[in-house]
Amino acid sequence: MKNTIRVERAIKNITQGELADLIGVSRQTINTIESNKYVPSTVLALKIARVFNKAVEQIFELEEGD
Amino acid sequence: MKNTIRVERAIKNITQGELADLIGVSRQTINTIESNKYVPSTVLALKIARVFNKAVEQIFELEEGD
DNA sequence: GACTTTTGTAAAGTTTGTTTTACATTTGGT
DNA sequence: ACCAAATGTAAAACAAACTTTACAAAAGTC
Repeated sequence: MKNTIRVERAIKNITQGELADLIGVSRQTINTIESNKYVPSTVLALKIARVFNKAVEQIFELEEGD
Repeated sequence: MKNTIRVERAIKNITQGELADLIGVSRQTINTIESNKYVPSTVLALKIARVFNKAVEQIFELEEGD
């Protein structure tokens, strides 16, 4: 699965740490999700999408093999 | 977090086992998600939403405390 | 009321997500 | 070049998701 968190952060001009605070997780959680090291839970995906005022599907996209 | 999987299944008239096969997980995974015993990964949420032709937000909704 | 399908539940085990801490690297500003 | 802020990375510990197996309960069919 891929995501556009980095782009959305750039648009909103917030850091990984600020996004982490907004949704109540550690900065490393944001960093590892952004780096596609982990697939976040649906709760996190919903919160992240909400921060950016986008649908989950606009930020997280399935890939071959998912 | 709550979800409307049971309703969507009823509309599509498929069993837990059939949904599980469609998205490639065990029946118990569907059962426990439906019972709100745990929060699925974003990959699962996207796959489930896709089966029902709905947005993730139409099936999974954040609650107080999430 | 027996039979079949579907659903609920539970325990053990494996994998994966998340936190915490800490440090290295990069980037931006001056 | 220096400094500060942001990002990358990594290891250990813990929490949660997911699988497998198995059985009990419920619901639908005849």
